Amino acid sequence: MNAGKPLRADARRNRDAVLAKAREVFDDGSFFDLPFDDFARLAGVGTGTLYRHFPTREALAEAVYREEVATLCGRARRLQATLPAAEALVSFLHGMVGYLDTYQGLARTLATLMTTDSSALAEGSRELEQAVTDLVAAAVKEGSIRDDVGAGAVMMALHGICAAYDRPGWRTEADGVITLVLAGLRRSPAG
Amino acid sequence: MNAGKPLRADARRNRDAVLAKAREVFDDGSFFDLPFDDFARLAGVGTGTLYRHFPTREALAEAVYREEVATLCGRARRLQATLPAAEALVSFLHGMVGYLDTYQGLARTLATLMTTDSSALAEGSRELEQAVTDLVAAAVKEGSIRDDVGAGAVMMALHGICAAYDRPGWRTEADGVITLVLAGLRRSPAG
DNA sequence: CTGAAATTGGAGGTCATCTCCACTTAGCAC
DNA sequence: GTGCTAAGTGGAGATGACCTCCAATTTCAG
Repeated sequence: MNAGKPLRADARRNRDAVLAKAREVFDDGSFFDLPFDDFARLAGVGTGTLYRHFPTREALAEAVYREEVATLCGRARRLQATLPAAEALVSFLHGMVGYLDTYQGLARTLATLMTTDSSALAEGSRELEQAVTDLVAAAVKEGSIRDDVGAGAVMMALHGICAAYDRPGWRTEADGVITLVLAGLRRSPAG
Repeated sequence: MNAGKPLRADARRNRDAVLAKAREVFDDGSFFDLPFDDFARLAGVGTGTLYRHFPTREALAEAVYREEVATLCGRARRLQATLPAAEALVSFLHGMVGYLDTYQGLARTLATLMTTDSSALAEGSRELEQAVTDLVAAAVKEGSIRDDVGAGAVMMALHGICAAYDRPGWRTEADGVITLVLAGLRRSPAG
């Protein structure tokens, strides 16, 4: 994205200020409620500047969470490299719920990215899906999970977990979903 | 809701016209894209009239799908009355995906209702959740499914299915989610 | 038929999103 | 330092969606 562009000093300063304020606003949960123009004022830049750096609210959200998503993807790769595929999948999915629980805004952000950018899927979202797909594929190849249900179903379940971020008892139910998915993936004796 | 109110003739006429047009617009998938004011014109009523009958877009969507949701809930009760609890649950969940597949708009509507009205949950959504909760509770009581994962997790999975209505290959993945959930719910031999 | 009450409909207020461009500033060449 | 150019800024204002309000209209009981 910003490959051949060594952003000018003031531009970088503004961009960083916006990102810093965005993180702050995410933390008190008001990011998605705040008018985007008001946010620009909060961040101390004009609306034009805000829109040039981040054309949409989702683009900004993605930038804020790019690091977290990258961490998740890295974790997936590390697990896949060091554990049997089935265990890697288990570990990753449970860890993901914990992550979503810690970074409150992340669930809502992912849910938003998954739907609003449905067609031209945002980079972070795509990368995450790839990681899950790889984990599932490895476990299937290893023969430790069933092969008649694709990674898409797992993504859909994760989608549900993200989309339902504001249900009461979210953490418990989210863990329940993961438990069901993992148990369901085990090769069933009855074919 | 409309208990003691025998709506005046013109009022009923308008209300019906709005509902009829709404069904039409749902069928070509443009309901959620169309400006609400434009929809009023399409339906041949003023915006004031539209808003008096249906204060929000979601209220209208709910009215359109009330019948479908009621059918689903009725089906749940019927299944529960005539089949062993476990089979009723299986049949209901698979049937639900088929239903969502047939009534295209329903998935998006449910997804929207589940999130936008999160606090004061819409009637249809609440009724559906109750139906699922009852099915799960019965199966747990019967001893045919595990008791350490609540109905909330199943709802969350359904939420995912609805929220992801526009993924390519939706039907296949949705069936996969149901398969996983059901397989996961079976009492696992390893406790 | 008549009057009161219910209902209509669209003009206009409010608000968030986004664009545009006159001005400012960084960074380079000298 | 000075001057030049292109990159960057920021906020006024266009756009359009949502919703309210009330003068005019319609229904219907008496």
